[in-house]
Amino acid sequence: MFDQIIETLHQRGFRMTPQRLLVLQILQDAGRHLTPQEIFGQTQRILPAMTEATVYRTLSFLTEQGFILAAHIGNGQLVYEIAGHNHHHLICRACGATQQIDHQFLESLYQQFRSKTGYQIDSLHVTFFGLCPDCQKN
Amino acid sequence: MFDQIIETLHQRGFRMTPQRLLVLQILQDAGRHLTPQEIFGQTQRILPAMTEATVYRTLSFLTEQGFILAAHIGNGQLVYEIAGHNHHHLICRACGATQQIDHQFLESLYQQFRSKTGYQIDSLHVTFFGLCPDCQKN
DNA sequence: CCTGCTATTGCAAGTAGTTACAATAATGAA
DNA sequence: TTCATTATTGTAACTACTTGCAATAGCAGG
Repeated sequence: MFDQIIETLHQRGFRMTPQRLLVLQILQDAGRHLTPQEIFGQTQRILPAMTEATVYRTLSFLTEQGFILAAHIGNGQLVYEIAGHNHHHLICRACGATQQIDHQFLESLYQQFRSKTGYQIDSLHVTFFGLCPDCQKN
Repeated sequence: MFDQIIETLHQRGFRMTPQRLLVLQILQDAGRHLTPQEIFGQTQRILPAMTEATVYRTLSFLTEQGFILAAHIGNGQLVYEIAGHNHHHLICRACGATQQIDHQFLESLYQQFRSKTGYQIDSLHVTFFGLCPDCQKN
């Protein structure tokens, strides 16, 4: 299932462990973004000995390696999901409604950004906050 | 100094306290964004009895009321600054270099965003992460 | 200038996330 | 398959931030 990831890890001098595999499987099965707490909760059914510290370290590690994506949501908490979906979120700060953002559209905006500032903006997974059309009527 | 803020607070049914005034003064004097820890440290010289809990509650409160702005920076920590500056940050995730972003430019981008999705993006204070020109040469 | 209402504070305990360190175990080589 | 190396884990203590609650103190009204 994650043979490609395992091979990439080894090439980079890192190891695959039951804990890392489990976190990947949980995120894969969920098919949506999860909080560290949700992930920790799920690990306990399979690997009861696994600790929260390991969950956090594993999530940081897998994010650095590019296998999963981290995104800020609402309160400032981080959520994680399997990389490769490449979609973005637009969250209404009033009602909480979320909408997916077209990747192509965002890319075109960032291209303008780059030509102006020289910076290449991270666009793997971005979350915007604003007011949705309904809530603008207040 | 903060007469306008005090009056607005009273109109909304809230109170001005030495603690809130102190936090406002610290942010005003600093002229840059500060972390909750930095702010707490400064309060101790003036109001030693003031607690961290009060600092955090005060920062949340003043942000809700629109008198100060909160921004995510680097690690996911929040920093705060007096509202009204209306500038934005662009942070290189590799070397940490920061650059100010022209508000007008950002507005024009968000205008495109709005016409596409209908959402009005929050733009009071935004922080972008990416790679600066130098670090792109890796 | 008092007085009462209640927003706000300090306190202390709780939650989320991080980190140093010694023990463990995944991997490459013999 | 066995062994040595060292990346990774669990433990426990620590930092950042939050929250319930009783005591305090702004401030509107008399």
